[in-house]
Amino acid sequence: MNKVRAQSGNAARPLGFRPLYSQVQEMLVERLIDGTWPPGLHLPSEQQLAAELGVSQGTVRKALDAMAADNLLVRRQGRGTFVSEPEDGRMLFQFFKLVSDDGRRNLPDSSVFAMKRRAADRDELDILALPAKARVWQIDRTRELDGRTVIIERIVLPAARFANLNQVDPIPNNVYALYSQRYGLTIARAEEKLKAVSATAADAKYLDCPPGTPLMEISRVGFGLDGTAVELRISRCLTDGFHYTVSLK
Amino acid sequence: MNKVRAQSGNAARPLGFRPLYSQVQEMLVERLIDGTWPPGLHLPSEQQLAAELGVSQGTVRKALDAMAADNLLVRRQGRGTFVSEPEDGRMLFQFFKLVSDDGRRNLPDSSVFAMKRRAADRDELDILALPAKARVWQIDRTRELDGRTVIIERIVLPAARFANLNQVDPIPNNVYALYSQRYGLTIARAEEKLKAVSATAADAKYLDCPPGTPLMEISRVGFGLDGTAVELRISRCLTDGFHYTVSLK
DNA sequence: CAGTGGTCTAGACCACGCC
DNA sequence: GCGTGGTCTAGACCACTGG
Repeated sequence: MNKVRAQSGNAARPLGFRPLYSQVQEMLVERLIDGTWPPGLHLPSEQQLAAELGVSQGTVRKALDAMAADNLLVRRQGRGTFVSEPEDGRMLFQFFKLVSDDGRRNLPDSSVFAMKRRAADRDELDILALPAKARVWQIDRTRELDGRTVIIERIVLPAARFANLNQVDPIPNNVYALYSQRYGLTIARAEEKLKAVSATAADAKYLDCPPGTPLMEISRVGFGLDGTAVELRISRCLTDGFHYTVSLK
Repeated sequence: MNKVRAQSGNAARPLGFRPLYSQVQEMLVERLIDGTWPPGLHLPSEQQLAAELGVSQGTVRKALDAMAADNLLVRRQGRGTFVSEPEDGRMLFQFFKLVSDDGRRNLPDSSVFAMKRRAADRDELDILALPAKARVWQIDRTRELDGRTVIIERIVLPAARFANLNQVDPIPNNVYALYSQRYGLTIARAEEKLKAVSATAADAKYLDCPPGTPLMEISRVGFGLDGTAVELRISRCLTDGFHYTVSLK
């Protein structure tokens, strides 16, 4: 039931051709977006999905493999296919690229020191694709690695998508788990822009460094499963003893 | 001829199992390493390779797809499969992540201001996996974007793998094309470590900025097709008007 | 039109995890 | 032993490119 075949039975129309597995993938991602398949779910076997969708197992497999490559699913031979959870150890470092110079990877602890609801500024309206006069939450926090405060960051969220965020106390360290569990929003992808900047007086106070110390400023935009921008985050980081790591291939 | 079947005909031995397509991929990568398939080559069709290797077309396809995903090959429907060339526009930005704040991507021009052959220091011996007392080439150059000098960088290469490098004059802007054409070395992958640092007096002179200006320091190790470290590069970059861009997924 | 990679199918068998 | 995903095969057909 619910067959996919948008192509079959039509006269030849090479224009706008779209592979079946791609259509299947879109349908399955929709189930993640609308919450039909929540994080952690053990999904039906390939054979069952193939039967349900009226396509071959190979086609379902190609869609599932692509979603697994995007870290939306986790496949485990002998067990099954599962919806990724933001608490998974693997996921935690997917978006956190700061590493100790000696190679140890640790997630930093966080302390929120300010939070408020306010009108979005022009850049924020633009980046988050919000309507004029939209309001946002602003969360300011510091983060510690190895007992030392090395990051000061500001998170900006559209108030419309994060109702009653002020009732969440405390704001957890892993905010992506919060977005997922409380608001059903999964951060699937992010873009970061890195610059070297000087510590302001405020930075210097929180990071316990002289004003003017070089900091790495990381501006991140996080995108949801549907491709819309969900979170804007600006982090300013000390990088003595730590570095930002990138793999190019 | 030249069949692959390392598995077939053996008694069951689940330990050390290795998929056929993976063995095929290894054999094909070897042809890139040893120069049998040089950059730009139009390689045999999937059917021909399948026949040659004694496997099915689907197995060859999986190996070729994996190599294309690693940017070692370029596949074009209707035309064929080609060995990637470092001159390709796509390849040029694979390893260059600095972008104008307005989104324009340009490759910088380069000016070499110093070059010498010397003994490698301890870190270099370690990173490049060189024997004790190995010698290296050191190339110092500046790079310009939009007519402004924004990068000062040092490239360190094992002298043993880059014979007579001093006879190359001038050192071209795209050194990866030089490595490929003159030495048959393809940079297939790189790891970068980013830090925020202060401009030294020397940096300040070349970059025309005050000493102490925050710079982004990028330490890159480039790896060849065989997985060995080929190049060490340290770039120090101004980031006003430019940023380093990263996509996380 | 011929040749190539891309899609889709159907089925067999294998490695793995769990009971 | 059973169910899962993973591999491998064989073959049909489609979309794209170039001559």
